[in-house]
Amino acid sequence: MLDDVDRRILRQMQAAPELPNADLAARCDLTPATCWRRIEKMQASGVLNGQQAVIDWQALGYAVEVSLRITLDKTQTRAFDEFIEAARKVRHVIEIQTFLGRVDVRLSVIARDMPHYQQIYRERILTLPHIADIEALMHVARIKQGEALPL
Amino acid sequence: MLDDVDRRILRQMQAAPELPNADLAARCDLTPATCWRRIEKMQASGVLNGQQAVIDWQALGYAVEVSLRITLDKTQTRAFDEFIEAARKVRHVIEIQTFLGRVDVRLSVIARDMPHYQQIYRERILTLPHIADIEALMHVARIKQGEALPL
DNA sequence: GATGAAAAATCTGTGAC
DNA sequence: GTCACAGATTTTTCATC
Repeated sequence: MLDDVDRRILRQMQAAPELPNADLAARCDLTPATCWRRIEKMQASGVLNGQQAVIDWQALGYAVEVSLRITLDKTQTRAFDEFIEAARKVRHVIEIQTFLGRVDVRLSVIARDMPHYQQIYRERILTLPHIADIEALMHVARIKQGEALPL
Repeated sequence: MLDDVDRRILRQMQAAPELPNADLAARCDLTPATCWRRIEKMQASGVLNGQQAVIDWQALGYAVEVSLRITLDKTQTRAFDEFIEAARKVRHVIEIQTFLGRVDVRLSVIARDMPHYQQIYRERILTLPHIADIEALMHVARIKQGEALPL
């Protein structure tokens, strides 16, 4: 379903995402047309989901990032869905992951500074439905994020 | 440092990252040239760090994702740096975050299936230096990731 | 069914206003 | 901030393997 040529393209796209198609093709030892067609096929099959703008929160003035691990009160059937739905709407929640096990959900929350974070936490997070337990970790740095991957 | 026009551009870039500059400008009620210059300025100031290709691991055949919380043995001064440096080199580690508090590091690891994960865990993760404690959570879904942000 | 070459349509980035 | 243009790039088409 995915051959070596495709893998080569993906690898190069990760290494240099903004490269024009012609240059990308050159690095993969392909002609621009072939390279382009491969990319289209991968997009059609869902392996590639386009590009995403990388925004630096720190430079934008968001100095604080906190990772919250949340356990839900699952005595109510719809607890999970209701919580996720509500959490999605909180603008300062930039990441939601769900898990199997003792912890149900992890949220990443950004804020301008600590007072701002406290405000978001009290008004936006603690008011989310069905929370049984929360544990917070203050974020220091994001060292690696989707760069070099096993291809 | 960043006015409403810039915010509007960033918001649109997140909503539709692949849009040509001209269309992006139209959605922000700007002329293409103005929009372009704003983007350049934001790139220069470090707010915008280009684009990143979004690859779907599941479609690529990586069915398993595990989140590992690691506490380090900090009795040795260089423990932290040595651990991070070693972890960066592991290809199946797709994310590394560091924290302030009881837990030091969080890693996201992907694998083709559970046997493959077990192999990576034993050979690539447990062999990392200075680990005092590990806790693993099996990932179910990534529901939100850098889409709608507070701008 | 996939490739390569080349032409047509489109976009970017610059310079003048 | 706007307008227009030259150069570069993407995307199609067509012949080929």
